[in-house]
Amino acid sequence: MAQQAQFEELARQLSAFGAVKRDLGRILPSDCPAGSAGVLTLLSRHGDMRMSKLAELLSVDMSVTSRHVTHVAERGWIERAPDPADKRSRILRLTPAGEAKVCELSRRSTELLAERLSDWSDDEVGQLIRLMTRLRASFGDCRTTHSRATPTGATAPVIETTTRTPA
Amino acid sequence: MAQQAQFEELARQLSAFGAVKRDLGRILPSDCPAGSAGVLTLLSRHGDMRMSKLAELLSVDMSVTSRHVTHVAERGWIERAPDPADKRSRILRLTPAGEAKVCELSRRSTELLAERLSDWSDDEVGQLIRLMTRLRASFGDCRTTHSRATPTGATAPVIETTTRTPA
DNA sequence: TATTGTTATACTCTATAACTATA
DNA sequence: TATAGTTATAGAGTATAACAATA
Repeated sequence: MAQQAQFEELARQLSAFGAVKRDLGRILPSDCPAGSAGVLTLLSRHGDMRMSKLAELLSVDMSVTSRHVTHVAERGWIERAPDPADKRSRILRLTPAGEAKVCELSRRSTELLAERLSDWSDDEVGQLIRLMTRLRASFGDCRTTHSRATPTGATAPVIETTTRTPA
Repeated sequence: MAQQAQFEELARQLSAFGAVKRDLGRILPSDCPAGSAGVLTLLSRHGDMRMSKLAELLSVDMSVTSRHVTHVAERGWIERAPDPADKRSRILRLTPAGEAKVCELSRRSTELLAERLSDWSDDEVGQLIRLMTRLRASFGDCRTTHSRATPTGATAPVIETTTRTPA
């Protein structure tokens, strides 16, 4: 358990961290804002999925996800195929053009980070990634569904507060 | 120098980090959004300062700073005193009500972090703070003015790209 | 009746540019 | 002519709520 002064400092760092995100956003293609880039990157990493799953990975409301998805679909970077198992759902899938876009995005962000972090060691970058991942987990675990089947078939009784507008 | 796969992962973490910031933003008082909270916190930490200095600390354009400052001034949390040394400038100063607001903000964010990071060690939180600070520096150093006098009186010849709208 | 996804609306944050008043 | 600060405008991101289609 850390101390109060540390939490205040951490809150300050989180508040100021937007500047880094904005810098990273400035290198994006003009037709692919951050929201669209997030959609493409996650589809590339995790493969085809439904809207609800994507909204969960993005940690935003599904209404927001829907807009981002519409944007990238209009540009031909993804396809929305009907889900044979549930006619309400749609399966999102990267098109070849979308995959190309993902490569471009990856190249741009990697170049910027390689330039900015040229004096960072491999280990330091790894440490930061590890701690950021853990911080996200510490926040996300209290609202993301964790009702995944265990090896015994039991499910964790976690209250599910999805990324859904309360109806 | 880190590897390409690490940079891709770091870019993903940065992209997803907005969720943590949003969680932190949800605990703010309804009359004090994140922009206002940033102004108050920085004034509390660094003491009285001018608009331009505040904009630099916030890493946003001065036009943005001006709006946030107007918001907190209208609520009586800061005062804008004329600068005797330069009639164009104004000195920003926290009022007692502003100091009280800072305490409330600090209390709220500290409580949330203490709850979410209850299983983090003191050292881990310190590590995260250190690495986030360094990452911000690695990004900010290429646009913040560093023309500070050295012990010998010389100044670093760094191109100054301030937080100013190009006129 | 509950869930998946869409759309309309409103709010916050940001940058750009034009404007003022001083320097 | 240049700088400090303000304001107007536009764009992106998000949440809430109402809605349609399906389970």
